[in-house]
Amino acid sequence: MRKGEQTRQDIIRKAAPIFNQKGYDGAALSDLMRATGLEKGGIYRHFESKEELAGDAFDHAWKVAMDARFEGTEEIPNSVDRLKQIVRNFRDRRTGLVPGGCPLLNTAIDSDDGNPQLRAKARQALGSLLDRLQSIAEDGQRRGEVRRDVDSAKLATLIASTLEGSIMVSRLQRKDEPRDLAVRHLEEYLETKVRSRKSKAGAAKS
Amino acid sequence: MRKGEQTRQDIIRKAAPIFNQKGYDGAALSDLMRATGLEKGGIYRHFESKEELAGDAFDHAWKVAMDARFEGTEEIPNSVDRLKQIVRNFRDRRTGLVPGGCPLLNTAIDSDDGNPQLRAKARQALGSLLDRLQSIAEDGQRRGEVRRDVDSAKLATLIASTLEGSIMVSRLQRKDEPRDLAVRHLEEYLETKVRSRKSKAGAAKS
DNA sequence: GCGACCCGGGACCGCTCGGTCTCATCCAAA
DNA sequence: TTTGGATGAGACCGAGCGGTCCCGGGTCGC
Repeated sequence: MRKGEQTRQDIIRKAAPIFNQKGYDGAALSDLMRATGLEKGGIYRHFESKEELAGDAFDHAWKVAMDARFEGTEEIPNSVDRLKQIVRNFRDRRTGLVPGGCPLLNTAIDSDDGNPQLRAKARQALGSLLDRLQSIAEDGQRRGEVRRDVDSAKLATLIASTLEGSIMVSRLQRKDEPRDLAVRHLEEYLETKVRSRKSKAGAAKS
Repeated sequence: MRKGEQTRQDIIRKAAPIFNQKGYDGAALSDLMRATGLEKGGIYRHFESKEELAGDAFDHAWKVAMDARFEGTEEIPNSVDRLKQIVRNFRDRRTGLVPGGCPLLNTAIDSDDGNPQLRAKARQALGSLLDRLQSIAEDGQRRGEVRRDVDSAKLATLIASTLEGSIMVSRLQRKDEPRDLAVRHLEEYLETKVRSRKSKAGAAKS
């Protein structure tokens, strides 16, 4: 059982960039064979179908992305500062990510009008992102760091939407500016419309 | 020459939803044959390749989308009000659009790591959207309706990014709320951070 | 060190893909 | 009404697709 599982993980790791870059239809088995260095039989030993592999590859890519985006934010005491750091991580923590751009964005568009399995995974991934953001905001409200008139679910949606949209534009233009712009915009929004006045501001300015 | 051109346009019109929903790889010629009611020979008489057809289909879908988004905005005198109406059109003017979501978003993601022709078209489409938004903002600055500290190019990018991102989220969740949220957010942003104070506000509040 | 079984290679399968070509028909101008 | 080019049907093509299967070899637990 041990060697096999290791190979399985290896396949997932090497297949993830292919699916993320080329999409489900665009990623041919021959591409996956080349990337993994395995023959068809070697791949299909570990996965029932291309779709199962694509699902596992997405899960992997999404986990990597989420880890990067929330890295070093748990220990930030103030909720608004934590949200700001998460937003900044979208811009700054991009090394080690699975190539091809945001897996959520890619898979959402790719599976939007077909492939219900992958669509469900994308939906679930978005849910996990929104939940984490919302929890932080609610936490902040309980502790008086976030204004009481803020709708935490809507805030989470706005943050995710803005960042994902800017990622699309940045990738299409092959420029970082749109992404940086969205980050700065959200930072200002968090500072002026979300942070509670009675909370001491400027606690962690970078 | 006349009948042929009509058929050609018909093929483009009917192929556009297929490409917009399924993506370039996902749209098989058999799909296009079914949608158009033509055999392979009938289609290839009018297009050199699937790629050429996909390009024309994208142009068509984008034109339809742009027309809808800017519909009824040319005659709005105040630039900020015009921008607000364009933003609202993303939410309200969605009938008659090519099914499958925003063609720019779909094609950008679809062609991002391959298919340079389609990618170039998407890039150009984004450029045309940004240019129109930027022109309106610059116009507003010249007329004193838009603050002088506003960077019109950045404003255009922020509007496009935010809306496109919210479209992705809305489509994935199959809910209108994220899109509505982004529209309201941008409306408020335009009102509080873009509109010049000396300009009379509230001219067209709906 | 042996034996069972886990693993991966690679031939093979049927199918559909994008694309070509020929030919009958249609249409429109003279 | 004739006629020639425009038009579209549909058989055909090689390639590549996702997927199956079996067998030899390597890797384990005993």
